[in-house]
Amino acid sequence: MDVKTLCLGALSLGDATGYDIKKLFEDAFSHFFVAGYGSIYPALEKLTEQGMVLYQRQQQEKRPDKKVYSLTSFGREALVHELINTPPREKSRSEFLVLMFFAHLLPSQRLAEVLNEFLEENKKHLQMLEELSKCADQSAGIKFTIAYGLAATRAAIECIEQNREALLRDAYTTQPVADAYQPVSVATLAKNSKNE
Amino acid sequence: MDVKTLCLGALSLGDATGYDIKKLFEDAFSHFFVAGYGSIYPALEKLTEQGMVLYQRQQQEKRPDKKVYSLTSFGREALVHELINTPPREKSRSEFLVLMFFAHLLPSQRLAEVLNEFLEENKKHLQMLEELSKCADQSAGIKFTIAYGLAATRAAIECIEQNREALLRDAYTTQPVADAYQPVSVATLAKNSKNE
DNA sequence: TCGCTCATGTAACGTGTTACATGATTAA
DNA sequence: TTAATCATGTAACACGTTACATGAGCGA
Repeated sequence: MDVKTLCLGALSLGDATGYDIKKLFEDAFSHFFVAGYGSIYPALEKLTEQGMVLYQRQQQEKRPDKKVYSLTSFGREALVHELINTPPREKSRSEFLVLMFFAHLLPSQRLAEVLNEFLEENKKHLQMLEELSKCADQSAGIKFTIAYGLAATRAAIECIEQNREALLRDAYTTQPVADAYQPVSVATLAKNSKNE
Repeated sequence: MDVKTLCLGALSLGDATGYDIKKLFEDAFSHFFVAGYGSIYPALEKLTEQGMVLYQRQQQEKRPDKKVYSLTSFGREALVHELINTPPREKSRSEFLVLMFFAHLLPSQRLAEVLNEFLEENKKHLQMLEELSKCADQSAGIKFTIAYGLAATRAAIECIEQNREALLRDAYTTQPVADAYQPVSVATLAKNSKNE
C-alpha cells in the first residue's frame, strides 16, 4: 500500500486539493501513515493518468489556482480492491527506541534531552488526537483509529514517565565514550534461535 | 538513521554474522526497526569499505562459510556520533489502521478476518516480547525498549478486543461496493485548519 | 517586518523491497 | 519428504525524502 492508495482514500471522503490531502496526512492519518508534498503531488498526477481521479482547475481571487480532485468510479473500485487485498501489517521505525536501546552509549545529558523531547512530542500528538475525537460524527472505523492512536500514545507517555528515572540512573556522566560497557552477546537477544 | 547504524549497534553487543544480525532484527529490534537480508548484507559491505567493521572468514564443517564481523574503534565512534545526533523520531506505517479507517468499504467478512489476523500477530509478538523480558540481565535501555514494546502491544490488543464488536456492527454485509456511505468532508478530519 | 497560510510542483538522491540464486544439514 | 536452519549474496525496481523554486495575502 502506497501514498496513491491513501490519496484515493482521502478523496473517498470528499473532493479535495493536494494541499487539503496533506493536512489529512498531518492529522487524521498522522499516526499510521506519513507523506509529504513530494509524494502526494506526484501520486495525484499518476492517479490522474490512470483515470482514477480527475480534477477541476479553480481560479481564485488573491490565492493561487487550485486543482480540486475527485474520485472516479474506477478509482473507487480500485481503492476497494486494494483495501480488500491488503494484509493488515504494521511496521514502525522508531529512532527513539534505537536511542533507548543504546542509551548506555549516550551522555546522560543528551539522554535526558531525548526523553523530554520525545515526551513533549507525544503529548502534543495526544492533544491533537483528543481534538480529533471530539468531532465524533465519524464512522466506527475512523473512531477506532483515533481510539487506537490515543491508546498507543497514552501507553507510550506512561511508559516513559515510569522508566525515566531508571534510565537516567544508568546513563554515564563522564564525557568520553563508554567503553567500560559489558558486552551482551548478540545471541542472548535473538530468541529466535530457540523458540517462536 | 539507517540499517548501517543498526548493524553497528548490533555489533556493539558482540561479534556476529549477517545472519545473526538478521535474527536480532527479528527479535530485539522487531518492534522498532525492520530490515531483511537485502539491506543487511549490503550495509555490512559498505561498513567494511568504510573501515567501521571488519570480518574474519570462518570455515565450518557441514555448514557454509561464515563472515564474523566485529566493530572497529572507528566504527564505535561513528555509532556514538550518529546516536548523539539523531533526533528521537518515531514513524509508523500501519496498513491495519488504513483498513480500519476505511472499514466501511470492506465486506464484513473480510473485516472480521483482518481483525483476527492482526490480533493473532499481536499476540504472537506479545509472547516473543515476554520471552525477551525474561532474560533480564540487560541494560536499563534494553529493558526499557522491551517494556515499551509490551505496553504498546498490550494497548493494541486491548483496543481491538474492546472495539471489535462495534466495528463489525458497522460493516456492510451486502456483496457490492458500499456506495450508500455518507461522505465526510475532508475538512472535518483536518484539524490543522483551526488549531495546532 | 516576520512568519504563517494558501497552493503547486520538480529533480536528485538515498534507501529499502522483492525476488532470485545456491545448497547442505537436520528434525519431524 | 517436508520444512526449517544455517549462510551469503545480487540486481532490478519501486518508493519516498529532501531540498529547492515561486509568490501573494494576512495577522501580529
